Amino acid sequence: MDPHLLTTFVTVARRGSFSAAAAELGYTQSAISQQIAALEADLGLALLSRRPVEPTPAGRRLLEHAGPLLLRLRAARADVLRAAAGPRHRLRLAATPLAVNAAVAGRLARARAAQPRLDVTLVSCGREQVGALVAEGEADLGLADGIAAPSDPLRLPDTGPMTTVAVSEEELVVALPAGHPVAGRTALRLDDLVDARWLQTEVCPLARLRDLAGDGFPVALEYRGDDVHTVINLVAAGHGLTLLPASALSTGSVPPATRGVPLAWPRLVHRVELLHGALPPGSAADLARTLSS
Amino acid sequence: MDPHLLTTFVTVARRGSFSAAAAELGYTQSAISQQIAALEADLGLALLSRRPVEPTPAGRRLLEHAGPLLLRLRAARADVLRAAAGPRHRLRLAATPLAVNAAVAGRLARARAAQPRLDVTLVSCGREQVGALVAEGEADLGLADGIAAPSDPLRLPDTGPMTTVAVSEEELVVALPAGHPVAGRTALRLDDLVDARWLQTEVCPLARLRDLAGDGFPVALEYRGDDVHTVINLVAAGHGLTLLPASALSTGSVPPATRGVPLAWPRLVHRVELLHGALPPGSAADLARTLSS
DNA sequence: TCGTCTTACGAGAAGCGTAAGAATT
DNA sequence: AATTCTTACGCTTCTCGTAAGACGA
Repeated sequence: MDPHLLTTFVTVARRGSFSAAAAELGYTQSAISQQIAALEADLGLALLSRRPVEPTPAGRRLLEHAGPLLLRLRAARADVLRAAAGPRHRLRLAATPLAVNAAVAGRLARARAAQPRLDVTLVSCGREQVGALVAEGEADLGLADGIAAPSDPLRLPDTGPMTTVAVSEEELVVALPAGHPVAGRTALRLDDLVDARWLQTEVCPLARLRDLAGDGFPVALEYRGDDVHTVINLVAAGHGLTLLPASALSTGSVPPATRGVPLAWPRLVHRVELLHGALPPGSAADLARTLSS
Repeated sequence: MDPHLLTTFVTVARRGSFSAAAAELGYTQSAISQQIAALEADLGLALLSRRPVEPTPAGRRLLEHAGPLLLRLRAARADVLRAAAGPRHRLRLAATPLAVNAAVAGRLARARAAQPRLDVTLVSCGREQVGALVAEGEADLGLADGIAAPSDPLRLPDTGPMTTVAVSEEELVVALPAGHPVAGRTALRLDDLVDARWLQTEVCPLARLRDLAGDGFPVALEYRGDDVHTVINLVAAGHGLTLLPASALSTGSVPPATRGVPLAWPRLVHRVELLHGALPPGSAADLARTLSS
């Protein structure tokens, strides 16, 4: 179970080809073949079927472990090196788009006012990447958003030893086009909308809603991306409904064709969490304190 | 960051000696020395100070990562092998002593009645070990107990991809000797007892209480072990107070010198959780279903 | 027949043990 | 002086690349 071999295995499985993996990793096909053979011999199992190259059931099982395992390995290495390198002057902050709401932006401004010499790079990324970037030390702090019950933590993929602190919780609204039959209501229940047309987005994954409010929630349109403005326009055009934090619909740039109606049941909030590894005392720790205060 | 070298590093750090680690791992001192040198060269950092052999700050940082990392590696290997080996007929159940309460024992009996061919081995172990045993496939199912707020999950150390299901929640009582000033009360608040003498036990770690009810809770006596009967006798003898699930004090074998007074604040319960990895359909999945029903 | 994976073989690197050296107590 | 870690050196093992072979499409 050498990580080296594991990396090769993951690459071969992803590319579906020994030769493609060889090219990607800078080896010859022969070396890849031998590495896979060594891994299979070590476990005593066939991990890949050849022609076509596809993981066997055992291989699929191993793949589920291999990704997080290799991530943690890189994270450990990066963390040790980073801790030894000492504090950086330019902080990197990885954040999902909706995590940077008014409250967070305000606190960030407060921190920068208190520490004028603080340089910050804000990197926008997807929800799964926040944890990985922080774990690997690519980012000093991470901000992730999601939908959760009040005071409940987000269920973020585990990427290693990491501290998560709640930063903000905010009311959720159902975003719908102005002409929608229920657009005039003052509050909505999710179970009244199980048969409505819904957008499948990263902000509001429908699988999450089915967990919380029962089956249903047919997918009208899937949006792969994380631009809030795009989502709002899709809603306005009647492609489907979605949940958004209230503030996302009250920033002025919203087309008048979109309405937001507060969600009365289930009790859900839009939650933002701050992620970080062990922070050396210094500007990163100060910023973390300000952001979570 | 070869896991091989990581294992050596962990062993050297634990034993505080290259030669002792060599003996434990079956290498020569020379090989250990070379392995540590290779790891340090790879990271470009000194991980151990010599004479005496102690981890440097960077080494301590690495140690925090290495243990969980190696555990996950073993767990992944075991999981893949176990999945490929197919279902076992003898199930192994790892459980902390207090996790096997009347409810759990009853459900286990029910499962065995429904499946007469079900062979079960019940292995008693500590709270940290449950997760490790399940992760490594040494146990098919795990039962862990602990103190938590109602409906809150236990904070168990992360040992890999694992499902945890609540099995039972039960009232907590303050166990105290019959002659104790507050033994006659019908309910107690924890903050009235911050200055009392407390036992430090695995069932009721005082650090946990300080988290929940503020500072205080001086350690009168520390008991390293997990025998409930022993704890009860220590309480009866006036060594200190502790929290126990109500049923542990109503099983008949309790010395009459011990009283249990319900805990009124904070709202805490004794919770038992079932841990398991991905279960192949079969007797293990059936048992898990019965235990958590 | 072509593309792709496997196998054979040799060169180089890596890892371990023996044994001698160095440093600390 | 004794203990313990480090270094030097040779041997073995491992791993990779080249090249030829086998297997399917």
